[in-house]
Amino acid sequence: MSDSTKYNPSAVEDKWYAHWEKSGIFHSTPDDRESYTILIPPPNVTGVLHMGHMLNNTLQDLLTRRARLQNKNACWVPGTDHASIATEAKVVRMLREKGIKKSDLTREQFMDHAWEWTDKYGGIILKQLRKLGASADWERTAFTMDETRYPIVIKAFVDLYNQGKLYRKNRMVNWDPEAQTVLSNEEVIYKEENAKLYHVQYKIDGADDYITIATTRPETILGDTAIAVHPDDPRYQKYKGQQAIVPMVYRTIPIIFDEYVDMEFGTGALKVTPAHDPNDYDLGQKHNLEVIDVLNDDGTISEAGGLYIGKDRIKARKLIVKDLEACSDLVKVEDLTHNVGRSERTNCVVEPKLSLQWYVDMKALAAPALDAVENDEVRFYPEKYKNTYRHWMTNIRDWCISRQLWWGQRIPAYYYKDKVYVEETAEKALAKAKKDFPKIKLSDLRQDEDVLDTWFSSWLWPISVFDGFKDQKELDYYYPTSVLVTGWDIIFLWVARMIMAGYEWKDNFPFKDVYFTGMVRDKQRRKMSKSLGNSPDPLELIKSYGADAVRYGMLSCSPAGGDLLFDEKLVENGRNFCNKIWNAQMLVLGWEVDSQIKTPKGNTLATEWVRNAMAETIVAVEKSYKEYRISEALITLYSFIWNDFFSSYLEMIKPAYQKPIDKETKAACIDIFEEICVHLHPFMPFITEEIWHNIKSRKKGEDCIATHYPAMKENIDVAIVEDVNLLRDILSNIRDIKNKKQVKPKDTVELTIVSNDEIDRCLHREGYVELLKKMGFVEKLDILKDDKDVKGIVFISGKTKIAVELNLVIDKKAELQKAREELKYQEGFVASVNKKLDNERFVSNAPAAVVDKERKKRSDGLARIEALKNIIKDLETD
RNA sequence: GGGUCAUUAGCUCAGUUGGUUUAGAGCGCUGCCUUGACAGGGCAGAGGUCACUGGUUCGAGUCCAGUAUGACCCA
Repeated sequence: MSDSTKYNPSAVEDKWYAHWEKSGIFHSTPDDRESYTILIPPPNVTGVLHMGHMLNNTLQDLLTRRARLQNKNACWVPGTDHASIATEAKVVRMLREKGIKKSDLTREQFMDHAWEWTDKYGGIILKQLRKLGASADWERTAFTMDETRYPIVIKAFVDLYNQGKLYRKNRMVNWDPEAQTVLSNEEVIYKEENAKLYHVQYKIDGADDYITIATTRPETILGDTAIAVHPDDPRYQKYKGQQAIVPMVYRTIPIIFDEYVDMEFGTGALKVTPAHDPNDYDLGQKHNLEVIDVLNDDGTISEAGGLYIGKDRIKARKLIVKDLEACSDLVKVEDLTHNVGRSERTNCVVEPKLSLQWYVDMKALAAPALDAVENDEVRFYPEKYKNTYRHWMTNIRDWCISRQLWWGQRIPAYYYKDKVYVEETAEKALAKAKKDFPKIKLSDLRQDEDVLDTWFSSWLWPISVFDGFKDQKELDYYYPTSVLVTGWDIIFLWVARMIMAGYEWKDNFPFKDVYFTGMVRDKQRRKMSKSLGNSPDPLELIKSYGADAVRYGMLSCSPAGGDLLFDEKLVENGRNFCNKIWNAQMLVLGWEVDSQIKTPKGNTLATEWVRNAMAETIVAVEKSYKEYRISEALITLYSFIWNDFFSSYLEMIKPAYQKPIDKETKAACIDIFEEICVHLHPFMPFITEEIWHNIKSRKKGEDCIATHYPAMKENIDVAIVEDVNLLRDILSNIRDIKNKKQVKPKDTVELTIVSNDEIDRCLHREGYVELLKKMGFVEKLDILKDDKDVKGIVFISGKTKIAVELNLVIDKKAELQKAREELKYQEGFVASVNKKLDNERFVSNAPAAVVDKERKKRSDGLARIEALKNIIKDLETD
């Protein structure tokens, strides 16, 4: 029984989700309405739902539901990407557990395993999204590797190649030795790490002298082909034209002079390993140095290294340090913190390495994409990310798109002798090759072994989800999409590239707005991560609090772009809010209607007030939505619902215990409650759907999710809101006085009001006095023309002087002190207003409305001062 | 090293082109309230020279410059 006052979300949520899905409301087909389209940032097919997804997808669902309520054709397309590195790693691991080595499989066999794995485990996340209420168009679920998407990616590659926007080149790349593939610059994460700086001496050839260099990677000594010093460095002038001998391997290398060298760092002498450092590579090119690659693809030392062959580079480092020490070439070791690049996917230390890869020439692609954001064709929320974007776009580097993996779209480049043919199919490539080599057969062509970067499929997402290279009808209707909701961390990896692809293939932007969400962190500002164990499982949260509560918790603290400090407390607030709504519903539904009762004037006034207060609220909420201030919109609604509708309005119209209510008021109250459900629906879809159905009987298909926003109220009565707010302030004061004097809240009081224009206007409203008496437990109300006979404890509300008679002895000393403090404050206030009004330039320069406002502030303030002075006088003379 | 952003109540944050009664919310805190829709509740209260220093302006939390501290991005 004690649970009857608690809202139970689990029963409600599953019921409504099944109902919605069955009703087909999630599915969109083009029609003559305005389209509102959101594409999910496709999560990894290997992924499981975490708090970041929860936030991101709740926002997308909210916007989708809102668009539906606005009678737009809302379409939220869900899907996943194939995450080549992560998925391939998982499949390889699974195979290893079964005792199968990848190298023992053919490419086709491996792909079969990978698809099997994907079919079995992939897409769990899409099922999980349903728990949070995601109203996505599941019939459109897309995957970057599926039959529709695969050929689109291939076509894009061929297209760019034919336009000369692709090239293949041997250059220094970021190599992930664990995944054994190249990575693009954006996939390498640099972080400060503690390391050692080893000072090693190299003997000068033919002299009894040494030159000492400093390095963090002593294992690369095996690949050294020079020592470089600054031409102006006085310490090393004497080595001009000399040669040094590499320790351990005894190779003779030149000492070169180049301004690139930083004299301040280490010893000012730099060992040069052109195969394993981008800057060294450039130096090598410039000075015509030998390139010795001492690393294998798996990060072990190669034959060319000469020593420690087959040992992992990390291990080799330890060994060489020991050996250098043994032959006294290790001069000293210092502690050092420096930036270390790690693979975004495998977290393994990335090795710079020379390698032949495919690149996209980004210069031409970037230009229209930069313009689009600069001139607000594509709008960023928050706007500050424009700066980040501009910086990257103007310093853009070519995009390495080949990956040494199997799980992904295989590069459609076919080689024969020194020629390459890029075509969508082997047959087409053959046809082309025949022009050069008439006798060539299909089996002579060798297709590129590599696959394309996953982002090379994701950047086509806005086009590929609608099969946009074929079906122009769907694309024309849904493209450009309305808004992209994503994290700022993939602004370069994904957002920028989608904009480029949009202009490349559609000559238009892919989305109008980009809403960047913040990073979800814990209370201590730590990033949520599995290893820290500080990330709650969203599904567990939903289980214990309900999806609406979790949605509330996420949304109420999610300023765009800023970090979001997640605290379970917020979810608790959401749950409490649900509970409050639930109980309010029980209260209202419990009222019996007696159609004989004439509508009390106080009820009419209360209803009129709350309608106007709600209209003001909705104006504010709409404004917040426009700027994607989602948490603000929610808080505004929340505080109206709780403070105005529940706490004030329901109390105003509430009939006495076990007494019935009049018909008109109850009907009005239900109507307002219904409107509240509609406005709250995008935030908390389940409970609003439930209540929508509980408060009125509905026909089939008449659901909250499928209704439309009521028309905005046209003429908002601002005066009624002000007047009733004054009433509420008076009530607050009365309660405060009772509270302080230890009088029970429901004990009746006598009230004296000193009349003025402000309060007169209110008191003349029908129902005002009635409400005042009911809510304030006012037994007797006197309205005086002046304040000569005021008795009791006096307070000022607005500018009106009011006294509460409690038949108690008044503590004059305390009252005096209170009044004097208040007087001091009011005098300060008026003084600050006077400062403005006394300034002639203010009066002449400021807009008339502002000056009038200041004048009203002054006259109200003066009225309060006057009243307070009288109060003080009375207290002193009594 | 280059850049971006932040600094407002004990905590987390709003404060929307400078003017809403000398700053708002939620949480936390304090006091009171249990037959009444709701203790996952109600009523009320305390708490801030808006990081610092200058400047622009009739008027600055809001604009500008500098300083300090912090966060992030790029190299």
